[in-house]
Amino acid sequence: MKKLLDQITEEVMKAFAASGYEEEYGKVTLSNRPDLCEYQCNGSMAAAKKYHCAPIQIASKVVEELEKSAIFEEALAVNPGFINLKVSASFVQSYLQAMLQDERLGCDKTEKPKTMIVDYGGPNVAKPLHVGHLRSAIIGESVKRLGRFVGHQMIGDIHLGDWGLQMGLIITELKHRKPELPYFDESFGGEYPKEAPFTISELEEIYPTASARSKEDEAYKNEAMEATYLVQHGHRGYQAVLQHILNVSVADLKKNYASLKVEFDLWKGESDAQPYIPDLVEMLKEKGFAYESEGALVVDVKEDTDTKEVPPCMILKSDGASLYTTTDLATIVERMKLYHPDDIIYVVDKRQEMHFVQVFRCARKTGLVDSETGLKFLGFGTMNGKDGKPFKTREGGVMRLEHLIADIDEEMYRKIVDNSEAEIPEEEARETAQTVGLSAVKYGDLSNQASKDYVFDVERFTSFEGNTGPYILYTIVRIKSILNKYRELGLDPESGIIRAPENETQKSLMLRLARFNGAVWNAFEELAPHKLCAYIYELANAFNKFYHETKILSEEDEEIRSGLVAVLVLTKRVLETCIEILGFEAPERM
RNA sequence: GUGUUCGUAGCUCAGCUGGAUAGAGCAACGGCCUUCUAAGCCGUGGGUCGGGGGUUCGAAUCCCUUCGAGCACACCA
Repeated sequence: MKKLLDQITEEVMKAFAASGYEEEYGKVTLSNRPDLCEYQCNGSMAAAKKYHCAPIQIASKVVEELEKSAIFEEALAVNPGFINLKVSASFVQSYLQAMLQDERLGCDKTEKPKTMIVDYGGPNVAKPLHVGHLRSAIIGESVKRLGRFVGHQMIGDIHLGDWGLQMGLIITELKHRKPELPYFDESFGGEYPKEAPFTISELEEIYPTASARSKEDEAYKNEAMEATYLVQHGHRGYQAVLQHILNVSVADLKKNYASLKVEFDLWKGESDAQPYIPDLVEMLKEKGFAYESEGALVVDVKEDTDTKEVPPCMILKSDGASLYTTTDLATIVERMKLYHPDDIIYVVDKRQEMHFVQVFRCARKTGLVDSETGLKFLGFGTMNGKDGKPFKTREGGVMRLEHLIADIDEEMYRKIVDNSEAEIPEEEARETAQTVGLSAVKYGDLSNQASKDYVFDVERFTSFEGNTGPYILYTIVRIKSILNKYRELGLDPESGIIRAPENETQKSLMLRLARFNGAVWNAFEELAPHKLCAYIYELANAFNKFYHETKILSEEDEEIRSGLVAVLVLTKRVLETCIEILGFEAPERM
């Protein structure tokens, strides 16, 4: 379905053309004066310059044309040259009825589906998820779902941090603790055990211990570096340990991400890119992109338009080892080869922007991607505590994600038990607490612009008032409750037909519903989930006002009542579709 | 130092491809539940849009400048 705004714009453009002006001036926007009109066109003011006459004259002439249109109930020319528009009731009615009958609620899929890889998550193996991983997961998941909803093929890749010294450290520590294991027996030729020699909690303890020790113990550190080298160069026993580390860690990560409703299509890691490095380096040298500088191998990525010095992109360190940049470039090679993406979207901490500028430029310059391939950096800001500084536990340590979620759920559970009118069984209350808690965390994050730092205030998020996830859920739950009662009367909520709005409150709700497709597309095109949040908040507000003013079940006229129910059904579907895109869901009651 | 992002109500944030009276939420205060979930609705108070210039009929929005904050600046990831 064509967007409401586009239909209106088209109509106004026609009117400009019919009045003898260029139609580009007919661009319509949402009104910023809702007391005066629903939509507005400011084009007459711009056109006045070109046509050398008073804007109000142009506006008046265009309005004469607009008055012939069935779309508008009112079109006014106002000084100095605004065109104020009100949409006709019947137009809104038929638009919503079409939405109601459409499975996709009037939101068309793209005509040119692309393949896009979303690189998000980025946890390190053998380390627990902490709050720093939260934003990437939440934003990335929602971008992926947004793209999928508008019809693109979205591939979510977790991009594990599974390469480097950390692996050597773990292997070394394990060797010290359990030297008798076959992995450390160089003469062992049989099959290694299938069972991992550690649990996830042991693993999570081993790594920090080893890391701390390596900082004090030079010999230990060398041992770890040796182990790192060996595991990366085919040591059989060490690779078996590495596989165990990965398996145990990934199983735990899957569990944790599942509780966040975050799902990855690919569980690739930095290690998967390593096989592509030798050829990549060879190619860079051969084609003359890479040269030696201060002992390291680098590629220049400066551009004339730079306002500052952009350091060259380093491919190999002076000791010949590869780096973060190398791995990222190799990952691009791998992705192009295996998935041929049209776009790769990196959902990463914004502090890494310079690094990605280098990687992107290098990839483009050296032909790893062609000019058509989009490399997009979606940098997000830091999640701060109430004090405005990076989020920490009360003791000042890094907050584990599990603990943060558990705190929120606990607080939520308390609220549900306190607030609920009905007696909710313990089990359901716990489950609902999780559902609502997740909405609080996700909406709290997504409703802010991704690129900005934001304050994660547990108290505010758990107070559940105002512009919050729980407010949205509460709105949906209210609708569900009415619909259930309606069904109890033996009636089918799905059979209603949308009626024309009877008052301003109804119309305002209906106009907001009609903006659904626009809101989704806008959020996707700008990779801005917060715009979808703003939309559903407005929609929920409009609904709650309507809810308060309109008695639905007690409406005596059956036709009117079923028409109102149809609006409820549509509102519910729109809200549910939006929160599904944002990555959370609503309970049955709360 | 260079670059970059940002500075909007007491607090947390929208708005920024220029438009009419700068919007929400929280906090404060005042109303509204014998009737579909009051986690709601309605209302009141609260703003030199960091400061100063400029462009424009018109600037929170664009340009310059200045102050303040965060972040990044090749052998970590």
